[in-house]
Amino acid sequence: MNTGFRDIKAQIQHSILSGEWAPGSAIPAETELAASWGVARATVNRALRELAEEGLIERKRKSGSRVRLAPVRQARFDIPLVRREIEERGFAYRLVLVSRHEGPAPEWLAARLALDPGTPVLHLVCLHYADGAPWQHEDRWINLALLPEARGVDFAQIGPNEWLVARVPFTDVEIALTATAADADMARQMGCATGDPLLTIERATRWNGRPVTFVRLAHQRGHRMTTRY
Amino acid sequence: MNTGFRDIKAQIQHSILSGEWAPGSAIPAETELAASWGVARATVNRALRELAEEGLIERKRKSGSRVRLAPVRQARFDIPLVRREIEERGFAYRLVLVSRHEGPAPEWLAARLALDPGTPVLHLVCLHYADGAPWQHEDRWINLALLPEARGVDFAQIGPNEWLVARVPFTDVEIALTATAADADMARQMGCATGDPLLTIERATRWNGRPVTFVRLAHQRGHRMTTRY
DNA sequence: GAGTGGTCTAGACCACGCC
DNA sequence: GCGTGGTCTAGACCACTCG
Repeated sequence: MNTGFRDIKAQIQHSILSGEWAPGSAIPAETELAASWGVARATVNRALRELAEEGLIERKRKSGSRVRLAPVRQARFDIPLVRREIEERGFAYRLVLVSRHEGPAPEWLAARLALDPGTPVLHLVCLHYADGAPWQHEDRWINLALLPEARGVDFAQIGPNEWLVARVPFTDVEIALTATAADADMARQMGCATGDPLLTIERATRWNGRPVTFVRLAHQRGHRMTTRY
Repeated sequence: MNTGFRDIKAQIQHSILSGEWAPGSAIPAETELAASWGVARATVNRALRELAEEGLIERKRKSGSRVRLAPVRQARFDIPLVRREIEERGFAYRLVLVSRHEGPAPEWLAARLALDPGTPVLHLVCLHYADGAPWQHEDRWINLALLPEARGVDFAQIGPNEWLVARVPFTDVEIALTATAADADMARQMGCATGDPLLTIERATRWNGRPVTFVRLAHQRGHRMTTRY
């Protein structure tokens, strides 16, 4: 029996899940646990730190660690590049640039991102195909005040997403998942029926507080985002 | 300048995002980095370990650390207890048990969970209200072969989710997010229109490989799951 | 003030995976 | 083999926060 931090973590987890350590109750201090298992405090620390990251316990200085009353369940989803996602599933990827317009940011976008009114933006609509079938609809806005070089890019060749992740750093990202109904335009482009439910990812990206880009990625009906742990 | 592991992590992250360290290129070994910053190797190790967890770099023994070619973007979402979620938003929570049936697992469920045909299951449908408005629709199946004590529980008093997380350990969870259209029953119960797009979480839970429960949580139309980093 | 977690250090041993 | 990351140790100092 090697008593690595994984074993310690597993034992603590078991004590909690089995109900031996009730929700809300205090967990012995790191020094005590270290002594009782005959390991260094750093080892116990790592086990407890990871359990805290996973939402199973809460830690505070002075008052110690406690079992969370309502364990926060978390799920981590990968949000891959569309092209990669499609190719990994063995489909042929094709990108179509549906529209491209330049102009001042519309009011809702300025409000959504806290952009100065009249900021020049680039609006792109793309379709990502998998084996000839529409897979994802990308509705993208790029802040030209921050990224004027986007004007010179041929987004029929490289997806906006791909171009951005390859060359633009960002500091803050805000992601929202929603279910939206396909409107007439969307339905025509995606080859689905008007009103069909589409799993949609909204993402706002900032760099040092300044908005970089805002995008809505609508997936074909029936799409599933999955994860396990 | 304190050169904690956070500073180190930030500096490495900057070197990568700024393009100084190109995707696919090797990162200096931990010992080198530790020497160049004048810190212990453990400090560099923690910085690199976290960057690897976040998907920005890849690490292998002997060959060292490299900048990932295609950085895997991940998003972590909290999946709270409904009651908690509703109460935290300042609404009054109310639970309604819509239906409760016991019987052998239907074919699709047995196939979905790899259950033996004929396994007894408990089927529950609940509605979770926030301030009198339907917030979430819960369609739950519980494996009675594993959890016979569920027969005696009054699920009009405690939500199945709440009861389960409080007393059942599990080892594997599989989560899928989808957008579904409300059927007539769902629309009536949720007070929305038939065909409305609903953000739905599907979750299958196992304990040592044996299926514990399967649930579909459909959120009211317009619901957003959000996160930031 | 005092207890607890947060972090760092210097050194050590090990396991994996190229060569 | 041997270099690299993975982990552990024993000790230390600090920061937060409760009483």
